[in-house]
Amino acid sequence: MEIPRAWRPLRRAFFEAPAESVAPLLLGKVLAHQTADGLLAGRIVEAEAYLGPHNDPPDPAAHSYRGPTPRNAVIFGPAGHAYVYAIYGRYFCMNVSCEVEGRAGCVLLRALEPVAGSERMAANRGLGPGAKERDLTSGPSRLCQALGLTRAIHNGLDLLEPDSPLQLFDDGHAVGEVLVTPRIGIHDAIDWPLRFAVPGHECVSGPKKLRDPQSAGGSSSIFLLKPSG
DNA sequence: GCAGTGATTTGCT
DNA sequence: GCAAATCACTGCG
Repeated sequence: MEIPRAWRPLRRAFFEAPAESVAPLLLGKVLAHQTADGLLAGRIVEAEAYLGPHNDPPDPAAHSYRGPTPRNAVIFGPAGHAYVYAIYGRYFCMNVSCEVEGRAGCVLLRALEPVAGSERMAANRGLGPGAKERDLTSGPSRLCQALGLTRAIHNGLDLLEPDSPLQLFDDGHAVGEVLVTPRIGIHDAIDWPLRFAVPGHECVSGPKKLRDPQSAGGSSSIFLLKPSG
């Protein structure tokens, strides 16, 4: 499968904004990896914002918290680039840089709904062709494994450059209400409502109360955001 | 279904 | 030297 003509590239200005504004808008957009063997693509159904040190208060869970280093340089660079880092020795996670060059901020892609190449995603994940979509791309490192994303090859790529093997598109799919919750897997700023997901979607990661608003109980840091506009 | 735990690289202090 | 934006496997209820 090739990139359909109807898929429109996102604009740089879309990402030149605070990560907490960009993250919910990324839901429904398509991440596409063009490989020699064909297209691997998935719709973003879960994302987390990480804020730069300019934010008040600064975000202690962000890799940019202590200022620029060689590792996090991409987050301080221009918007719309891929920040891929290794974690726990065996996995990768992928972010999209936000804000203008010189200011940090990024969005961690946490889950996708497979759109193209799901059989190869299953193979990349070490699963059979009948694997459930949830087992392919539900989790930040699972989606990197499914799409074959690594730090060595993909860190720093411009996601808005037409020749890039890794790009982001708007295919016209509309997302309704957005589930907002605290972020997952961090130990600082655990109450900040910076995780955004499609409510009840099968491919969203995490425990049920962080996937389905009906299961969230009365927690004040878990709520539904109405569609804007 | 849930909690506990091991694997194992990287970058920063 | 250590902590990390994780995952999969195990054992148990």
